[in-house]
Amino acid sequence: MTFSNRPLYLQVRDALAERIASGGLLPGAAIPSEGDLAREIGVSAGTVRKALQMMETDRLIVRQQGRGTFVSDPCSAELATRFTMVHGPDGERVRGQLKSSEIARGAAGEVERDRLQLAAGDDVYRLKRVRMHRGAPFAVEESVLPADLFPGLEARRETADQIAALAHEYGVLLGNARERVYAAAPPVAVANMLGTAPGTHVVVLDRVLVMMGGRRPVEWRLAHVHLPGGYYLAEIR
Amino acid sequence: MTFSNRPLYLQVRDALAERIASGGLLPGAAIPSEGDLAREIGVSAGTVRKALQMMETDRLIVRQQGRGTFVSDPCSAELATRFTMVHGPDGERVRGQLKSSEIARGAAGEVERDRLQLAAGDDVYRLKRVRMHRGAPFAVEESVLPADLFPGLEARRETADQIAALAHEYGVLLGNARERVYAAAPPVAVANMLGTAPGTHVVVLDRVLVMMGGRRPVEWRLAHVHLPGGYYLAEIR
DNA sequence: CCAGATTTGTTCGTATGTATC
DNA sequence: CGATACATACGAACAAATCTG
Repeated sequence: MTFSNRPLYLQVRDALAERIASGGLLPGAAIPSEGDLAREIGVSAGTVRKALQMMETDRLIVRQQGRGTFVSDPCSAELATRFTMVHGPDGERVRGQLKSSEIARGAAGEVERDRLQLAAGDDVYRLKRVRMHRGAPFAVEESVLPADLFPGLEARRETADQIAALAHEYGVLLGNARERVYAAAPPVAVANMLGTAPGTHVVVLDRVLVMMGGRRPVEWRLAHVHLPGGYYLAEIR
Repeated sequence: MTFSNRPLYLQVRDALAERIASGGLLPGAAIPSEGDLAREIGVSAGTVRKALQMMETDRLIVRQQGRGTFVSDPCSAELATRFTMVHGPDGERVRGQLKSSEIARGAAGEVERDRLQLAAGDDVYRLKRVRMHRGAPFAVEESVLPADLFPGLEARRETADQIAALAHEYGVLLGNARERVYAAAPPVAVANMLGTAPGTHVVVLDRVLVMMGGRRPVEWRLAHVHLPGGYYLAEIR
């Protein structure tokens, strides 16, 4: 019997989360019932229940009385737009459509090492994107990912505009994010892409996304947004 | 026996929350142990436990293994700055010190009725404030409160700069907040108070604070912030 | 529409572990 | 060291929602 001082319900949660991350349990799949899981794993139903409740608050699964427990789809509209807090004048979330995308690999710079908690010499992938809304570019952003979490990313630039889809492909479970919001004059290159007059201020979004559990940063994104009448909506709990 | 279809643990939570809101349980006071509560109320220890866990996630109480359960102090530094997301260039929260304060009562306008979910004819209190940071004004804000929640507010303008303290005095438990963040040129009067050059953009914070449970808005605040090098920090869960 | 099976939600009770005083 | 309090774990029973035949 393997010795471990960690609470049983945490071990159960981690085991199930690992099966979801690795693709053993696909999005939409039904998880065995509490009773079945308890018998399989060899713990009580209450322990399984607590593990499942934690996984539900982490948005890893969805539970419905009378139906069952199901694996959440991280690429669903609800979860994929979870970190998109930019809203248009009408109050609707603005995600935009991808216009262009570039990808490059290189050694992490000073700010990148700070934001992503990397060591000197670590590599990152840099993804540059321009997002369109109602026919006009409204956001220019650079997304930086630790190279070791996304090996061989150059090959697949098609899904590279959705961090949720990307993370799911690589078996990375997304946790929370912290985003700095401020106004500033953008670099000239960015201003040109956005079509703003020189000196015009835009909203800068400096966001770090961490893995579930909060241990490791997954993505650092620096976005310049120009959306007249729009706003950033923060929810404070 | 009183009929109710609501789950027991919700009834227990509400009963305890009411005792805290009404001042029957003061900040810092120790709550009876799970076992004692269970006996007093006449439910099982597990039901009490679930109620207490919910109250802890609502930040109403703090639990410590081996010590006990204690009523949180809503005016403590941690809880009073919970909704203050403005950070200075050094990364520290900037709350500032109150410079001036005005209070007036009147009928709610259109925007105020929208934000505070009031009906035509309802009254509000309007509090105008200027906040100082390092000797200079950095924020001009107007805080609007439903008059029926804060009867006789004119009399006590001393604590009027801390919504947490105010709510506690009136037995209002604070829940969550939603804040719109955007950049705009401030009104001339505001620009004069902030000392910004004409045309300079500032960050506008449009925040609605709701009661615990999410039913009713407690405060609408519109703040104009000018803090070079600072930023708004949003946490996305 | 109903009856029965399944699954999660709620409630109860007990025992043991662990941190604090 | 003992007493106290919360944390973990187990097991059981019933309620409520859902699906199927």
